[in-house]
Amino acid sequence: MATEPPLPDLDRVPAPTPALPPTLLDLSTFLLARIGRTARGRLAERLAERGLRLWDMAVLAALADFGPHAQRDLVQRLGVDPSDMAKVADQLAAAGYVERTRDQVDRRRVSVAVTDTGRALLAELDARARAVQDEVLAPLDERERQVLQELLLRVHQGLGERRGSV
Amino acid sequence: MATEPPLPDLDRVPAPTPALPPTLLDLSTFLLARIGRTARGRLAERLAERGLRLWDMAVLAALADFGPHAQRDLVQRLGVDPSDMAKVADQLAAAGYVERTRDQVDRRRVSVAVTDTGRALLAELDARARAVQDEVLAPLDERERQVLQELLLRVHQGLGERRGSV
DNA sequence: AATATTAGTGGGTCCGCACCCACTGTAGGG
DNA sequence: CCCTACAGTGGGTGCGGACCCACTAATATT
Repeated sequence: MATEPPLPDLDRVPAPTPALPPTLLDLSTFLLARIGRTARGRLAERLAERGLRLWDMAVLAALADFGPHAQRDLVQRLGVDPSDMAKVADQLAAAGYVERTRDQVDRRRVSVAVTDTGRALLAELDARARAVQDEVLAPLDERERQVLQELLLRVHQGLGERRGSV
Repeated sequence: MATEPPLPDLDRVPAPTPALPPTLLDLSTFLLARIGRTARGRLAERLAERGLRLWDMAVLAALADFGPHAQRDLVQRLGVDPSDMAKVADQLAAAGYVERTRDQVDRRRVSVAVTDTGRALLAELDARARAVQDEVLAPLDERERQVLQELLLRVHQGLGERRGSV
């Protein structure tokens, strides 16, 4: 594609493929931030196609993995603001992906459970997430992906997560 | 501090250390997003202590690594909006970290160059970034960090970055 | 019974990031 | 000389995420 020879115009600096500064690329921190943001963005895109956000998936996953939760416990597990959780649960319930029932022993509590539709949805979302993953991790072979996953997991466990987010 | 014995309340679900759903933890995408966000956040914090943002560092790094740029080239290299770049350059110039001079051949262009103060600042910012890195990658030993860095770099190169950000 | 505490909800705010448009000055091509 | 194209700037918008407060209903405490 390069129709013209290099021809270094002396003091024209970047030109063909403007690369990022090595000072940044040397920082794993930076790469993590950047890649993470991309991953998050693409995932969010894919979920948005179904009218959902990352939290919706997180909540469904928590319910599917651990069974019904009092909303309060979901809040704690996922580290979200109670108020925001209420809203998410609200939407999910409206769409029929979860069921909310008043706890009969403590009627303040709302127990949230995933429905069959919800489970099916989660499966689909998971598939989408894996599609994104294939896209992002394209340069790595299967072995390398496993290594990466393992390292990331260890790093993640070491994080004393201060605040929420998913 | 636990004054009472375990006493498994039967259908009380999470309790002690509310873990995240495996469905999510199995996704490298998810881990990347989460860790990346944390890394970014902590880095931003550290830079904020000096009144700077990530972009400021990115610009300084680009200038230090590749020499003076026309602002236009910085925009292209870092994938930022021209308008936003103008603002960043403005602040950096006001603080004396970069120098802006009208290009004499094409007086539309503004050439941006890092000053000595700017270089010194960058060194300090880099140190801060590495401190954050040590914090985040604490669970990994030196070998593993290198592996991670290498994998991340490959992944990053494979990203067909659509839009800006740093 | 009176009071404090807890679960959930419904508003609304603040902030950062990406993005866009209208405008000025300069350059280049007919 | 005129008109188009381009570099840079200033101002402003839209969105999403985190956060917060005031309030109700129910429960626990004394």
